[in-house]
Amino acid sequence: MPAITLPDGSIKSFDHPVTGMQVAESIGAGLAKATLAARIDGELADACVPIEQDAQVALITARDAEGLDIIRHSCAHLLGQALKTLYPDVQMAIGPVIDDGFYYDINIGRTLTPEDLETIEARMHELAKRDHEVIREVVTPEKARATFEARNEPYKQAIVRDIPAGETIALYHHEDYVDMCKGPHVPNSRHLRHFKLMSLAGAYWRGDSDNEMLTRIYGTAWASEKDLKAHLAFLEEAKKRDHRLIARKQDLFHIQEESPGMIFWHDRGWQIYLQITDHIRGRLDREGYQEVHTPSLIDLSLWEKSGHAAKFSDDMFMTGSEDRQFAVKPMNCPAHVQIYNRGLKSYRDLPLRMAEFGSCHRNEASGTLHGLMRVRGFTQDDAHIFCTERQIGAEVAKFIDLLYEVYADFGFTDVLIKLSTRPEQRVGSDEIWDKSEAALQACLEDKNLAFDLQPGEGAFYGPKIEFSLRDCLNRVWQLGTMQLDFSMPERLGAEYVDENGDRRVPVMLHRAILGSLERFIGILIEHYAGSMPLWLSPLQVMVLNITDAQADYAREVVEKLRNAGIRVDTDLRNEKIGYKIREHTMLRVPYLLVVGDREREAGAVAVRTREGEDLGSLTLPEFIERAKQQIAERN
RNA sequence: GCCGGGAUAGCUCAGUCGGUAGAGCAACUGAUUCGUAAUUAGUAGGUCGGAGGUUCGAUUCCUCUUCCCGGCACCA
Repeated sequence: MPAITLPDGSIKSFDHPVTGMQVAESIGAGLAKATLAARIDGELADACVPIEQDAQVALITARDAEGLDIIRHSCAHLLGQALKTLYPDVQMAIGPVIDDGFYYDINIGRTLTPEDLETIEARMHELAKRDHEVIREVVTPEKARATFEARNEPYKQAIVRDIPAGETIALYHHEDYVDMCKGPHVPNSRHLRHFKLMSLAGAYWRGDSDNEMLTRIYGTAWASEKDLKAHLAFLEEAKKRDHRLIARKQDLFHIQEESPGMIFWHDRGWQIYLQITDHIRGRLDREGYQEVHTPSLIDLSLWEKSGHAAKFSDDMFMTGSEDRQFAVKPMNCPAHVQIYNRGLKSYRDLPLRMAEFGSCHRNEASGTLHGLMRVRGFTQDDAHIFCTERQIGAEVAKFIDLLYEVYADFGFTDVLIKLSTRPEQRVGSDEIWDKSEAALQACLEDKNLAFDLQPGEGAFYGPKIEFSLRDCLNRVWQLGTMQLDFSMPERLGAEYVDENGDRRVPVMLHRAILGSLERFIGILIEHYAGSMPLWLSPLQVMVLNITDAQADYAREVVEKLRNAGIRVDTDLRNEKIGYKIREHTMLRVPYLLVVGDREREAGAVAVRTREGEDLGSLTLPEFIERAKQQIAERN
């Protein structure tokens, strides 16, 4: 006799067990038609699951976030169904929901082409249009295993073996196709209409590179055709923002075959780089950091002492000279300890904050390289804070404040935090790890910052807090880091003399705000779609003459702007003004100053922005004032 | 590194079922001196990523290789 309490508080009593679908039908045919699943006392369940006891029930439709996930999950099954009709021998592995869609990993024993993808997608649409019921069947582990053995599905059998005893196992039948899933799934294939197969990729079985590689098919699925179209349009927009494309158009940098993963910065790109480092330098000054610079080549023995060689020697560039082996610096910390170690330090010297725009090289696997985002040669806005244990809390807090401030300076406010704890391969005792992890966690809690825990993801020498940004396309980028290290100072012999005259080992905080300058610039380019804020724009102003008659006046304007500290150039070509405006607008130069006879007579400039806004005629001092203020405000 | 795809003019791309390539934009030269997103005419530009093989002949077919793209694994 279940009494069903609905989200609006109303109660419906039944004299027999009911399913979520029956509850929906009792409310209305429209709702029943839209119902994908039910939430029963907080748990998602298929619409066909009987409810025997009194329960809180909410019906899930495509309007709910959960409903969309269900559609995506069922689309993965639909993909499986289509694949099986086209390639009966295909073996199915896993088909989960991801952001915006789903994928399925399969072993198909042949190469799929993009054309195959079209065929498969067409078959999916055919199958979905049959409006077939999706039938859920609860089975024993034996039945599940037997089913997948009979169907020659070794991956599914392996998954069944890993399901803990006592857990419900459900098979889902889509006509002849059988998949196994926790569910819930849509009750009928008519809910699956707005999807598209996106791409093919390789993926290791169980995410382990020692396992065989499967074929992964990615798809996207939505509740409506409008949502699907919007998503595809969003992807188009993201493509236009690709920093590699914009960099080529704006002549910022290039990469060439002779030095894969390393950046040739052109004048314009380097201007951006310099503006960023200048800005950071100012902040570091204020925060009491000292800036240092250390060598790129250091004898391998130091990396052996630090522990880097043991874990990363394959990823370090090496070079030999006179029977000695040198490693190209993959990070700066051991070098900073060398500076720290010059001269005995007192507790009075701590905290000692040592910063470097450290040029590092790592021999990243070839398949990982990606524009500025993943490179082999990069520069970190790195610093190491040597301090006592008691100073950790204050230093971490001070750093977090600085980091938020700097992110805001660049226009980012959405920061995500993760705390990564001890990995399997590590140095240092468990007590030290306990202490370090607790210290970092306490800092975050003191500041009331929400964070996700990532067990096992810490650096080999210590736990870390990772700071990520969400950009205007909702993508997340990891940039900043704060790593607590009790081990390396000891390994490299760092010491200080405490109040009692005893020698102690300092704690070392590894920290970066932007991470890699290269990557950060890539993120900026994409975030701003190439329209850098005025203070970062390599070229801030372009002066355009209408005819040769104003060429001298244009040069005069440029000189005055340049003296005012503004990055400016002229375009005096014999082209129509519309042509020049179009060109520099597309290059995203923030201000175009048009000078014709009228402006020359008045000592003025006609100001136009790259957004196409006409600010009218300003006197030169007025314009300089405006620009300087905007630069100071960094917007 | 692994799986799949790709590499043709500075850029974007077409093309050759094997007979050494073409467009638009950019560049250059000339004419035009023009008021807020493309004035016009002409010229030049490529050992078709690299090496080897098959062939009378390879940019095209095959092998190897480098790099790039999309993922996966990795990321001190």
